[in-house]
Amino acid sequence: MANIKDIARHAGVSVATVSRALSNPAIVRPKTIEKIEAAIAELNYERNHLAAGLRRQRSDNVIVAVPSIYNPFTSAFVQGIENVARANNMRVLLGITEGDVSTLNSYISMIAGKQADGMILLENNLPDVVRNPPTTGTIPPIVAACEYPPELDLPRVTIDNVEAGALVVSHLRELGHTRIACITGPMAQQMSKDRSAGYKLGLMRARIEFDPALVEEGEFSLQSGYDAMIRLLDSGVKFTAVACASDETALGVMSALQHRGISVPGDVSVAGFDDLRFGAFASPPLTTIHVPTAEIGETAMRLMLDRLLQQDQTAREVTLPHRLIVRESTAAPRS
Amino acid sequence: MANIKDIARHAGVSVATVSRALSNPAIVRPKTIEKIEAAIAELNYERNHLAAGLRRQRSDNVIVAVPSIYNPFTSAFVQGIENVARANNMRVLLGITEGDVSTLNSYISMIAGKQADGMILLENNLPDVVRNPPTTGTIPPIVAACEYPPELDLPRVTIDNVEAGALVVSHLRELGHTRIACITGPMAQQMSKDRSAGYKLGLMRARIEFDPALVEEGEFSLQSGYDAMIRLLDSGVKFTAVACASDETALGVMSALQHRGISVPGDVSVAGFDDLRFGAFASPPLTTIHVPTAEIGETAMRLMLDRLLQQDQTAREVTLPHRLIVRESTAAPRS
DNA sequence: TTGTAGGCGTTATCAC
DNA sequence: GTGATAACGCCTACAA
Repeated sequence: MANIKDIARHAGVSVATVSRALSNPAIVRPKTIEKIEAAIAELNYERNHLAAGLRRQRSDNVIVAVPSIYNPFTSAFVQGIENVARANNMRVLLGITEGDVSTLNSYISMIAGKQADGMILLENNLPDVVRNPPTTGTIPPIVAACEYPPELDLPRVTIDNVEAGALVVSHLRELGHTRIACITGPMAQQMSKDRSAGYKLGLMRARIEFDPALVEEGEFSLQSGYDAMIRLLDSGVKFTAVACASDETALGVMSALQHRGISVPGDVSVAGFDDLRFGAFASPPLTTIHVPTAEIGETAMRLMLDRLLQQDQTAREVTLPHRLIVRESTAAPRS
Repeated sequence: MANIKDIARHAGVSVATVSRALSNPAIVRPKTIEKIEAAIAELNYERNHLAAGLRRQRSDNVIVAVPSIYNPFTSAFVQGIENVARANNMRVLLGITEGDVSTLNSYISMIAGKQADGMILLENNLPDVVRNPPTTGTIPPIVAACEYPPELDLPRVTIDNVEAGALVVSHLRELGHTRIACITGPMAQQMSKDRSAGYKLGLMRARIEFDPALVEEGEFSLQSGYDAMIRLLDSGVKFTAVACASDETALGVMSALQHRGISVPGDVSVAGFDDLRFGAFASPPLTTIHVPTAEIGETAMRLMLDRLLQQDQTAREVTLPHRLIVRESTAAPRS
């Protein structure tokens, strides 16, 4: 494999000039550039990223930490990150944690090891460096793309999960529902807490009293939505609508209802959250909150670039807009 | 940031010993290791991967090329790769191509640039190096995880899409169907060709004559499945079952049928392909072919490791088993 | 078992 | 504008 020295020799210039031609062509004479380009083409030269990185102390990689990539929500988010990264000559390193904090910590140490320049988090866990920042030394570039305990001030990008949750309830209330159940996400996660808080806020605004019997905890998954609905039905409590913490949950809920011969939205209205494309093609098509997943990823990556390139240390927080999408899974209750 | 020299000084040994303790502890005295570990802990040392990589001429990254990661099929596959990579101290670099060959080629050149050690392909496109191998020089480590023109002999891992396609038809035939429609994937892709070939093979075995009017081309997506079914219905052709090239297609098809008031499986049976988890929770739950997506990814990564570590140059081909999963979207036709 | 020293390929700092 | 050269931090013969 040809290296920069070979190119220099071949083009009759110094290595320094070749390096400049590569990274800052503006400051080298066009004729020289031509010679160099010819040599590069002829010798099939490719710049060694490892050597350049060693010298510059940058890897041009961002590591993206997610518990799993096997769900459309996460993967849309990652795709958004990749788009912006690619456009800025950076690469995305996949860091799947499976919810394990020590795995997450090991990914963080890759930053000190120069395998990555920073980390974007879409995680319920937090790396130790964030919780207990080292007294000495600096904390590595981290951008959060999800809900976090408000006391931590990472640069972050989210949507207003509380307002969005309330919006769902207000929609159901307008249709005439007053017995509105809720299937939450795992309450250990901040996002679930926020969406549930939105549910309660919505009830309050609608002057409906909160009834704990109407709430079941799920895990954002199809199966957990299914199971939670079965529990709710078996408990005998009465309701005419269900607000779900995610579209997957809602799809599982609808499946359970249909298995029990309960019609949606005839007997029970169902609303989701996330706007997965599978929701639009469910039967009936799912009413949901649209979350700009890919844009969240794109914005997170831009925040990372800011942090990396300009020493823009101000912890910025971006809140992206959500919106209600009304489809056929919600309707007025039977009178 | 402390480097290996600092550790050596601190532990009272040479850098060579530290390096050995790090990469091959077996050949250094336990007591020495202790001292070194103490120094590492105290100085908070993290080995510089860039420098190590430069020296070893390896990045420990694999680049995974996919057209998009925004679908459960691809993402399960990537997750499988990441699992095995992580267990072997390698990292996954995401290479999203959006179907663009020049993007794919640019990812390939990252291998020469030492940003990645090899590439795993889940793509309908092929990089130029594969089509026209350079007369001089070697072709980079590539493993294919999808269907390819048979004349190319890359290491690859797949399932038998032809037999799987035939299996669906045989299932429908056993239920009593003879008018079986087919929504294919984009016929430019080898995988679509194979699954369609399976459909025809199945018909042949069942002694059903092939009728081109029963075939519509889709794109593996929900919307394309929906559209294809609408076209089929509007064409007026009669059928009692549909074999779809993917679960997404099938879900789109079911949505179209239900919008037209056609009951599944009462009036028309629908079968998918891939076994996405959304299929199991559809209404009715989708009959499909289970594809071991994550295992395909895992196997592909193992093949890559073989190629990278041992100079195992024999182009191996692995075919993983598929199986039919019968759920409620297929049933005997109305007599 | 451990130490010495050269080199991996690039970029950045000086000179000119 | 261009050239010479010293790092960047590590690994691995080779020597001891």
